[in-house]
Amino acid sequence: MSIRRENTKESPGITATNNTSGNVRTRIFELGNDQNRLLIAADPQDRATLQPFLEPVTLLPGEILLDVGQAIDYVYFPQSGVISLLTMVQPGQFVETCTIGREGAVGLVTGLGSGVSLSRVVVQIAGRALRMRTALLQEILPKTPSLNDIKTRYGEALISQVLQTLACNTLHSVEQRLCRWLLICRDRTASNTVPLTQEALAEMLGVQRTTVTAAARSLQARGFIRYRRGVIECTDVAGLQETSCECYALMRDTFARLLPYTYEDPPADRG
Amino acid sequence: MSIRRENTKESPGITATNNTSGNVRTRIFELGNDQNRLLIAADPQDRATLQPFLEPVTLLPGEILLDVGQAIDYVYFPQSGVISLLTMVQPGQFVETCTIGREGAVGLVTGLGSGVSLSRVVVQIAGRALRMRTALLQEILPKTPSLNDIKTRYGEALISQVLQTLACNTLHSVEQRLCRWLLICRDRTASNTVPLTQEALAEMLGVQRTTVTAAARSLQARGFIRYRRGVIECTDVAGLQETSCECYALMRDTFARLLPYTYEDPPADRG
DNA sequence: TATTTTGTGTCCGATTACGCACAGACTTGT
DNA sequence: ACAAGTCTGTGCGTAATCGGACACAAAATA
Repeated sequence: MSIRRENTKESPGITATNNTSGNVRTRIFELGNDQNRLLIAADPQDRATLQPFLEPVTLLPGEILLDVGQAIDYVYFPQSGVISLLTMVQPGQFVETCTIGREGAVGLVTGLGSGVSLSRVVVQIAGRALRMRTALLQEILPKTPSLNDIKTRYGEALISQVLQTLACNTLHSVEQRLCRWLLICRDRTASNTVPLTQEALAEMLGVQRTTVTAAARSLQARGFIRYRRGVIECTDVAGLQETSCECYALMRDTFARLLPYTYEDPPADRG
Repeated sequence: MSIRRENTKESPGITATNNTSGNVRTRIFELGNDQNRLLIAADPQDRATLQPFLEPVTLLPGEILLDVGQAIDYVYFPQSGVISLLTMVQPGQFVETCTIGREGAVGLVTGLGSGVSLSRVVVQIAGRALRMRTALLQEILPKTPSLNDIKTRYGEALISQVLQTLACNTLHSVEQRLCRWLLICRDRTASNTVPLTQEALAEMLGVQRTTVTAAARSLQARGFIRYRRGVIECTDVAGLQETSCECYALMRDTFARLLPYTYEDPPADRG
């Protein structure tokens, strides 16, 4: 569960064909140019105001940043990696309601309301984040208009994402939803490599593991993905987009409309 | 589509057993004691500030109060009836993401953000509402702290409801979800009579009409509901609660926690 | 290296829901 | 009273997914 990514040595990669794949986990800790898009979008002045209070932290996969009913002490601004918001149905049973990466933040919206988390917040893919005390941010926000504006718009983007996920989960097949998830994850991480087990994906999608396996097999047979133990690699993004439902495009569009410049196009192919 | 409820005469009711059933549609226009819970929960002073700007309107079933991408000109505070938020998946295909009645408001949260609706907002069950220009409310809110506080907490309650609905739609059977819907609707209207067609319910739940029919039949066979053309009557609430998933209880609890006094218990039996 | 843990492949029957079609019954409007 | 429109009952084949089991392979651990 609590794998120490710092000690993780270079992953083997898929084959020589993809010479940089599999490095994501380590790259995170080597390069410093991953940045949180919300912070980037703020005025340099406002960003400077926050700077001294932002504390860099490492996001370890499986780590529970926050649980249902817990006080939201920190707001997290991911710089890399992927975080899931999970809603509890029964003790032990969860469904992913939202995927958050460097384009967003955790606790920025609900954290400033009642201050109690409605969801379980779990790190899915290792990364780094800047965090800040919620109370502090609440004090500072009125003095940083650009950030306050971003907060409002991000809140709306978040709701929009949840609404679309709701519709998607209600109407679309597991295969479509899996494609959507992979595409979103790819956007979040700017990488075609998704270091997740099918079991983890099944939990997030709220379906059986065997159903994910079947879908993954089918996608691989069509050449859209390639996978091995614990890693899925997107090899044909266009194919994934066609197989996915419109929900992916709708989610992207809404996000781009509400928060332009924060959701950049991922590279066509970068391990 | 646009039925004039004012002209609707007394519905026949189911049998003599339930002497007040079927009156809901007319009762709405006869009695004036239906009130919006959010407004009630506000300070009398703040409520008085709003009063002159609140305009009473009639909610006609099928009426589209707001559509995707439309500017949110008004905030609606329902006093009776039921309103649905629907998310579009394809042109013409929608799923209900949220059910709103007198315990809430339309446009209060997203209306004050970008001002553009993310959902289609449709009247499901006839009723009345007070509405107010969004821009005006935005001006007044800072001067009415109790209302501003309610707005924040209602926003969170709304998100919570959507998250739970997402999980529920993802994991639970149509029968369970139908029960949940009926129970929520019952809370919203304080009535055991749900004046909706199975077709309308199917659309909201995002399933086939025949599937709803099958579920309704089964529930009726067990004595939990009784239905005729266009009307479902809850006859055994305890049975419905047992058949429903935990989501209903979770949703109620969260709402009660965030907005105490606004979500009162519905009567055990009142047509 | 050996052992344990974890992830995947695969099979199976059972169940749920889809998708479509059509008949019949109830309302509404004329 | 009649016609048109709408809602519900029902049947039936098909597809998707569940839910559980077990074998096997790969990785982590000792």
